[in-house]
Order: sequence, then C-alpha cells, then structure tokens
Amino acid sequence: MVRMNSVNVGAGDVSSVAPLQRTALHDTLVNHLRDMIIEGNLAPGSRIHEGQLGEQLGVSRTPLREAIKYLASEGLVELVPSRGAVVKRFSPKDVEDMLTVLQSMEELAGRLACEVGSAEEIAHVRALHDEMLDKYRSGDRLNYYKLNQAIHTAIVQMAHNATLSNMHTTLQTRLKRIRFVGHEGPEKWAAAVAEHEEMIVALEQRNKPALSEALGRHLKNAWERVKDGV
Amino acid sequence: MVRMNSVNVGAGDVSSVAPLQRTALHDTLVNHLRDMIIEGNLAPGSRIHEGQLGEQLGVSRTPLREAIKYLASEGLVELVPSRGAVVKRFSPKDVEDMLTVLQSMEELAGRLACEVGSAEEIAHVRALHDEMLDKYRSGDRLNYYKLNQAIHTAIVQMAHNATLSNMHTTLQTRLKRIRFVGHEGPEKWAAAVAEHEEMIVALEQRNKPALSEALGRHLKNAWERVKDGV
DNA sequence: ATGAAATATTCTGCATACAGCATGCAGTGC
DNA sequence: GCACTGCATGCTGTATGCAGAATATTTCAT
Repeated sequence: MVRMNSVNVGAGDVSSVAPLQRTALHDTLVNHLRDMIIEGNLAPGSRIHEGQLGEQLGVSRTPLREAIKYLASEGLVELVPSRGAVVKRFSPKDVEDMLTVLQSMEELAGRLACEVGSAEEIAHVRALHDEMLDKYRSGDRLNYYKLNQAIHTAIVQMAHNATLSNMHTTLQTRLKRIRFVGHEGPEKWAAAVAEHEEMIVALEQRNKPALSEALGRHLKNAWERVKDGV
Repeated sequence: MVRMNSVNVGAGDVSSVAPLQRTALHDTLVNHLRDMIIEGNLAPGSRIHEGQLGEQLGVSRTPLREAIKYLASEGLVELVPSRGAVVKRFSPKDVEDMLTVLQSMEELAGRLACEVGSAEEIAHVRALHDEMLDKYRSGDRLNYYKLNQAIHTAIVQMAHNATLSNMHTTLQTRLKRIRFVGHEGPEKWAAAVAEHEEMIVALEQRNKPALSEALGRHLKNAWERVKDGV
C-alpha cells in the first residue's frame, strides 16, 4: 500500500525529473522570428512572405501565421489587410519615445526594488555587475552587453511586478535591434560603466531616489550614445 | 509607368472615398473576444474551446486561433501547450501591479503633455472634462465612466508618444474588466471629480509637477476604491 | 513607343482535413 | 474493493486546399 508512484518522491530523489518543457511550433517560431528581426535577417520595412519563409523554415503557413499575429501584438511587425505582414520600421523618434518609456519604467522599478528587493537579489545583481566589470576589463563587448541587459532585467525583476517586467522586456527586445548597432567609444563606455557602479551602490544602500536617478540618467545617456546611429 | 490608380488622389478631393476599411476576420475576432472577456462572457480561468466557440461565432478555427495568439501576447489569455488557451485570471496583486505601472505611465504622460501638448488639445481635454461634469451632475455613471477614460486617454495621447499610448491602452483595457466592477460611493465619486478638476487646471497651466502629482494621486485613490472589490 | 486595359500569376485569408496528445472510462488483476 | 492498464473520445496543433484580392505581365490602342 505504499504509494510511491507518479509522485516526484521516488527513490533517488528525482528532483530533476522536470515537467519536460514542451514547446508548440508557433511558440518556437515566435522566438525564431524575433531573433531574425533583431539580427536583421528580416529587414525593416520588408514584407514577410508566408509561403517562402515557411518553406525556408520547414513549417507550414498556419503556425507561421500564428506566430506573426503574436509578434504583431508585440509591435515588431505590422499587419496590413490583404497584404500580409511587414517588419516594422522604427523612426528615430520612435526609438526616442521607447527609450523615454523605458527610462520611466526603470526609474519606477528602481524605487520598487529598493523597497521590496531581497538581500539575495541585491547580492545577485552585484555579482552580475562584478562579472560585467570583468568583461569590460577584458574588452569582451558581446558578453558585456549581455550582462548589461541582464543587470537591468534583474533590477526590474526585483520590483516583483509582473506587468512591469513584461512590458520592460518587450521594450528591451524592440530596442535590441537598435542598440545592437550602437557602438560607443572607449570614453563613453567608461562612463556607462561608472553609471552602473553608481546604480549598484545606490541599490545596496536601498537609496530610492539615487537609484532611480542613476537609472534614468543612464538611459538618457544611452540615447545620446545611439541617436546618431539611428 | 505612372501608376496612379488605386491611390487616394482621385478627382474632386473626395476625402471620404474611404480607404474602404478592409477588416480581416482575425482582426474583428480580436476585438470581439476582447469584449467578451471584458464583459465576462468568457470567464477568467475558463478554457477556450476552439471548435465550440468557432461554431458559435460562425467562423473556422484558423482565424480564431490567430486572434487568440494575438490576445495572448496582449496578456488577456494564457497559452497552455497541448491544452489550448485559458482566460487569464488576475489576482489582487496583479491588479495593484498594473495600476502601479499605469500610474507611472500617466505621470510621465502628464509631464510630456505639459511640454508638447498643443493649445487645441488642451482645450479638447477641457471640453471632455466639462462634458463629464454634466454626466456627473445628472448621475449618468456609464457615460461618466466613458468620458473619464477618454480624458485619461486624451492626456496620454497629448504626450505624442506612440509606445506610451499603446501600452497605456493595453493596461487600461485589462483593467476595464476590473474597474467595471468597482462601484464607488457618492463621496468617493465626488472626490474623483475633484481630482479631475485639479488635473485640468494643472494641464491648462502646463504645470508639470502638479499635473503629474494629480494624475498619480488619482490612480492611487482609484486603487483604494476598487481594491476591496477585487 | 507609350499608356492603359486585360490577363496571368502570386499571395493572403479562411476553411477543412489529418495526426498526435490529453483525458475519461471501462476492464483486469490483485 | 482498489489501483492500474489499455482503449475510446475529444481537442489541440499542423498541414493542405481553395477562393478572392493584389500585383506583375502582356496585349492592344493611340
């Protein structure tokens, strides 16, 4: 009568049995198409050929269309009636607008993070920051960039606000396409790192206004750095 | 090679020749489903039966599924692999989180509106406000509510920031489902009206901090008013 | 040769068809 | 009587088929 079946308490501590993450094709496609757009494989302004693209990816048009609808709601593509979907093109003003909203969100997140963030979470951000400094010193731009994003994401996540996290992610994704292009000179890079340092300190002190201000300034400067490249 | 057909430059300045609003079925469905969810015809937590719902609406599953994907990206429904879509259920904390973000967005919008809003736009908001006061005095709750929303939307639109407008609309839509329920007593209603009056005055004076503060306080109070009902 | 109408082709949008997974139920062994 | 296995059913996920719109091409008139 010892029921030890079907429940995750079997012998050997099968704690890693993992619910076996299953992905639907349309979901995979959403991510794939997003990457293609970000990396420029699908040029802004260009139409998306369902038949051709589907064949190229080895999927039928149905899941592809579903993925496109999803991305349309996300704002990465535009749906034109009877004419399919085109990859959305962002004007410099669009980018500036997005950064304005992103800045406001991060400022909010910073304040909330100081309130409700746990000590562990703060330590985690610090760890990411230190790791990022390593990449900075070794000149590893790509990983620096990734850790940079990760830090911002982590801070936003510390706010424990799902809506804020989602919208922040959406914006960050859209801007990835742009920022990928933005190359900063060494002195600007150093400035960005310094700003990050400020942020971390403010966070560790749970200094709301300081963190919020630092995040805001950081993004304002980010716009200054990329605006000529857009 | 001068193709001048199919373009809206016909003779006689027929400004109402109508680009002939060609609406795709999936697009219509998006709006229809959204309304169904907001009005509670599709209960939170309930699964969406594609076959059944499709037959009920007289459409095939394909455009229906596309609409569902769109709404999933909007956050109104949740996609469960191999098990279809369920109408998302929002916890009180979710609602509070959304209102927090909404507040931050309106504060931002208020500041921007004071900067870049035109005199005509301000006058328009004032007109909406006066109209709303009429509805308030006559006790017309429904139209009061609609004008209330219209005013907030108008202020956000004055910021001339497409991203901000879109995200604000998304949030407002999600919360509509909730606020529809929120019934305030007469004294709270009066307070809300007073807050609105403050907002309009601040806007007409282009007083950034005052408008931002008034908008923020207004939404904070909105949460106080509905939080027991969620 | 040029421009416009007519035609052909391609692509989108929707419907239908089919395959695989999930769930509920009956049957079987203990 | 209880639990598990195997089957049946229903639903989701994907592919394909078909009609109409949009675009490219050809043809014809000037």
